[in-house]
Amino acid sequence: MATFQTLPGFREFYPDALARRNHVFRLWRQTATTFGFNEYDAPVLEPLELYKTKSGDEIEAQLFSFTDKGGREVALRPEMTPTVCRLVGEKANALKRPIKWFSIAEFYRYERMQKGRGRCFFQFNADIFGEPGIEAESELIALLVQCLCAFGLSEQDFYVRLSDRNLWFYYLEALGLDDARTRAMLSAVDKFEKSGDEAFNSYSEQFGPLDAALKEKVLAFLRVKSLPALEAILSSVPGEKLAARLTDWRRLLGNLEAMGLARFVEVDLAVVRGLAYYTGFVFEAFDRKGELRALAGGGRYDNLVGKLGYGELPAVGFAIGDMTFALLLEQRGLMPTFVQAPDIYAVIGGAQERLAAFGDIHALRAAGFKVDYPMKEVAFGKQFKAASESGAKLALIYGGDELAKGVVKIRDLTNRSEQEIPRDQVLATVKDFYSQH
RNA sequence: GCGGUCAUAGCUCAGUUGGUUAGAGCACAAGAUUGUGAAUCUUGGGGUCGCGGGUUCGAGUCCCGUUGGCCGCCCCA
Repeated sequence: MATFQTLPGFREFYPDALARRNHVFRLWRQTATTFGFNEYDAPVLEPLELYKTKSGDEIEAQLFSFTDKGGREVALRPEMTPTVCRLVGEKANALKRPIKWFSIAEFYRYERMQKGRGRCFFQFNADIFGEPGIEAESELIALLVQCLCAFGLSEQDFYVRLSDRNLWFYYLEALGLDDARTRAMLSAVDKFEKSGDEAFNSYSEQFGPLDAALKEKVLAFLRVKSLPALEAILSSVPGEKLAARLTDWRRLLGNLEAMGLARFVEVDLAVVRGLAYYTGFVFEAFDRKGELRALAGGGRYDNLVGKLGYGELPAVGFAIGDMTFALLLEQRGLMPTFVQAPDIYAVIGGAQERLAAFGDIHALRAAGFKVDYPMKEVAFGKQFKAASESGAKLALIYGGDELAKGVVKIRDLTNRSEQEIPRDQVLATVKDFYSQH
């Protein structure tokens, strides 16, 4: 007998798992809507070139890509950013600013599986286009925080690390590094948290031994964890760009504090995010215990829309992945268990009674009640047990005795009380019951 | 792509130095019980022991390979 396995890294959602997934999506969608973001969707399959243009040729190794029957090189989308840039870029002149959009979509990456990472996963993506100032960052970081708080998570559970690639560029420039050295140094900064001093090996190989004074200045900057610390370290470094950038920082943190979100946000220049396309503030959300992969990540990417061939358009965005997020909710006991319970379970005597019951069952369903009944003729005892286990609050009993009298027995399964009601009163009685329960 | 580790029923797991027809609990289903939800009892379905090869009189058990899961590395848009 042939057996078919699920493709490695792919997920199947049985009803209980789908209920949890829907719960997460529902709250994300609701939260984004309260922030005034509009939902969009787009194709799962895109031209391979879209991702090569954005991320370089090496990206293909990480993609589910193939040649379609028309000879087109295509790939399953590994992320939403290039797609949303295209959508916005195509109609940029016609869209009201600021453009605040979000999506909840599935993505595919040809990677090795690990905890919190599969070959397919869902992301909540939110982006703001057309706003060059820190107002966009304020809005998105606030949305990110609320997307997690909506589930009952607090500043005890997660935090957002805020950093700034511009600050690093200006700082390293002030220290005398050219563009190539700056990029190599940022790569080292990105790795430093995990690898320690080894992170600088690649830099040393390219540009010779690392000057001890320079390294110390980089490490000092990397260790900045607060605005006062940042102000202190920059007070001895001249430069108009740094001063202006510091003003942006003060305004951004001021906005977040005014929203009551300061307790979620930590200045942390050790975060630079490897992606070359980020151009300013970058941020990542982590669980406080540090046990899980990043919950979310994002930042400003002012050049990407232009790079894809459209007019220049400033942009900021972030994404939350569903897998790590679900792990966190489960760890904290914040993932509810869902039961698909009917409102009413019909208990049916025999073939005649069944036909009589069908009329009421359909009328109740048409009125919006969830109604279930046994498909086969089974003993009353079994039916009451099934009614109880179904989670329904009410049972409607269609027995020979009742129908002979022109009534239906209605049983409150929560307190086991019963009453007989005329058959034409069933819908009204059920409505009355559920208006009070 | 690399390394470690694991794989027996839908789930959690037993399975002796290699030895008869591979077991238990839970879950599912039927019955005891054709008018009231618990509990109990009885019974049943469900396994090519992940797959393939090797050693052996004999392999769930030992060996090799392979696939898949988990953990770590690389990567993480």
